[in-house]
Amino acid sequence: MFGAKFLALAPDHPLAERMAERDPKLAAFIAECRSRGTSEAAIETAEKRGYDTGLRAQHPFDPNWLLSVYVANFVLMDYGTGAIFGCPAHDQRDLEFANAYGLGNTPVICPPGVDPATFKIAEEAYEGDGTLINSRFLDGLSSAAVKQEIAKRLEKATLDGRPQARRQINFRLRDWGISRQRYWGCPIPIIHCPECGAVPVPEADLPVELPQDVSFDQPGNPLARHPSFLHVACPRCGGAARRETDTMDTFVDSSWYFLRFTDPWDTAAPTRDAAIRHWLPVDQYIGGIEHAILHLLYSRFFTRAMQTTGHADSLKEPFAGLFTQGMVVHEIYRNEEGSYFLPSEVVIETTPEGRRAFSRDGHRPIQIGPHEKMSKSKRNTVDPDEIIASYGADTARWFMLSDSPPERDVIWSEEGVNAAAKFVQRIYRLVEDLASVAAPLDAPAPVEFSPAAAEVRKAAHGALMRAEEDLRRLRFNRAIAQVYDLWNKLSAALSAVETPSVAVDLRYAFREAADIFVRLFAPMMPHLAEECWKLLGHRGLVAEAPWPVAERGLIVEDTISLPVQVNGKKRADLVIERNADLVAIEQAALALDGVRRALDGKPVKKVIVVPQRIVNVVA
RNA sequence: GCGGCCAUGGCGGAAUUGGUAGACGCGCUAGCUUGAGGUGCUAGUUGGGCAACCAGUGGAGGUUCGAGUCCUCUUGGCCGCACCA
Repeated sequence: MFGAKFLALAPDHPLAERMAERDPKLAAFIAECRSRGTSEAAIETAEKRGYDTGLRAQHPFDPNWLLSVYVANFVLMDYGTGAIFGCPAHDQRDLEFANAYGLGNTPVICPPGVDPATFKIAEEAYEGDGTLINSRFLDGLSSAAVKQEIAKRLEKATLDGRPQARRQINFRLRDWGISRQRYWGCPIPIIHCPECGAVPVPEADLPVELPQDVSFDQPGNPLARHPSFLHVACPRCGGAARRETDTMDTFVDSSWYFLRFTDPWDTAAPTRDAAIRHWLPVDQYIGGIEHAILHLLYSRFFTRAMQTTGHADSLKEPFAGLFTQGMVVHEIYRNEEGSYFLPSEVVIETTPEGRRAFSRDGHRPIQIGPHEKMSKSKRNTVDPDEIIASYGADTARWFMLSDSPPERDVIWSEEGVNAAAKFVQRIYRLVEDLASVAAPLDAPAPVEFSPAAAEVRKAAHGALMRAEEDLRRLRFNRAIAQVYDLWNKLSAALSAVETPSVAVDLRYAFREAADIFVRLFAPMMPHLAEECWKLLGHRGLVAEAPWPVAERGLIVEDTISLPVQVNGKKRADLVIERNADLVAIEQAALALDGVRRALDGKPVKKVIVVPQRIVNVVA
């Protein structure tokens, strides 16, 4: 309050505009501020600049203290009153401004533990808390308390018969103009009548639907050229009127459609609280990065607003979880002249030295550029229809899910999708082989399993357990790694089989494992999975089959392998009973060759045993 | 400028949340197989010695028995932003 050196108005401030009418230099300054814009790039480089209007303002606590009123480029009209009380010692922007115009500064908040007598501000404002100094009757108050004190005093003081100040909470919300001059969007149900003004469309006539017979052959909004949509009778006086042709920003619809979807058949009201209570909030919202900022903000705003209007009483937040997925990106191909080439027009050659690209027609060299979001202008696109035609939807989906975690961009590559296609073939062959040795569907479970059969069961149930966890956490690339892993293990187990006579227990294990295997990849490759399901003798759809239940007991082993470190470096593995006590583990670890070699006769200070995890010998 | 996220083999990426770094895949190398065309199989694949071992997760420190993971500083990249007084 007593550190003030100037007042500043936003360039758009009504007072500034009024003064500009009589002051061409001020008008020019305002015009320049506007042309610079307020983008962050402009802000970052913009110096603090101002124009002294010549106007003087009285200090609220001292009628004899006059402050110069500037118009300044760093004051925002949209926030608060569009005018600031400049205190250079304690605000960096004010300080930069004051230093630029030689206005000086007076420190009024002294940081804790600093001597007020020597406290000076030069290039860096002090924006923290502290104790008031140089502030007359406010001296000694804390910076938190002084705000209350100032507000209290100014609320009591009067100016022109009104309180000189009042407390106000400013919300950092901006206005949102929702109208768009476009066809695509919900019509705004208003009719403009020359006599009655803007008249709402009567409820009986709602909803206003967009006409289907529009043409886009001219620029501009086709609704404004559509006679039967445009010309209507005024609902109030019946005279000739015009329908509003602006439509709503599509963000309006996307902000609350999920509320409407809980009860879409209700014609009496937009929402019903019982339905909202049952369905919402949305468990998991998945969208691209473009949804992560604005859509989320608007949806939350709508939810709050609809709570206030009684349309979503029980709902505090719209989404319980938000997941932002990555994009599909592709390399960019250009020749020396700079022309872009489609991936399908390029041949890639891979050698130990690296990858090189050539044009498909003429074999001329092509530069391989960085991976970017697919765009028509850079021609780094692949046609989904062609992919589906040549590889199938399952292969395309499998490749996209397997290559990257879903929140990251996935690099589309011919090699990658080819590898996925090969795996589709390998899956089919493996399932064929499994079907030939698997027990019948209704075969009873054997009482005992041989080590080989137990190994197969362990592989299947282990993969199932891990994949379940991965799917639950949306880590599809890891779930897919489990499928590859199980393929490897089942393939190895099959090649170890003496075909003519497969034991009953092993047949049972293969049946169980094959059924689990198919269901593991069914979410990502549903078509292939149905084919394989049939191959395994099932009648119904795998999509309708229950998810298998993992038997956790199967993957617990009696003996485990513990890594043994000496001074934090791994030296050996200890194979020991799972339930071995700490003393036994310690003794066995110290007896290992690798450990003794690493110790080299040094005395052991301590042995740290983390059960089921690791042993560390400290020497 | 402020705030957030990230950095691991030739590549995409794993790492049980402080406990064996490099799962799984791609690519590459070698061998076998196939030879009517998007092959298949086996082995190898962080670097150095090619065995014991040493070094290693952008860089420099620190905490810890133990650090890719935690802390400090630093470099580079990506993202968001509304000078909010």
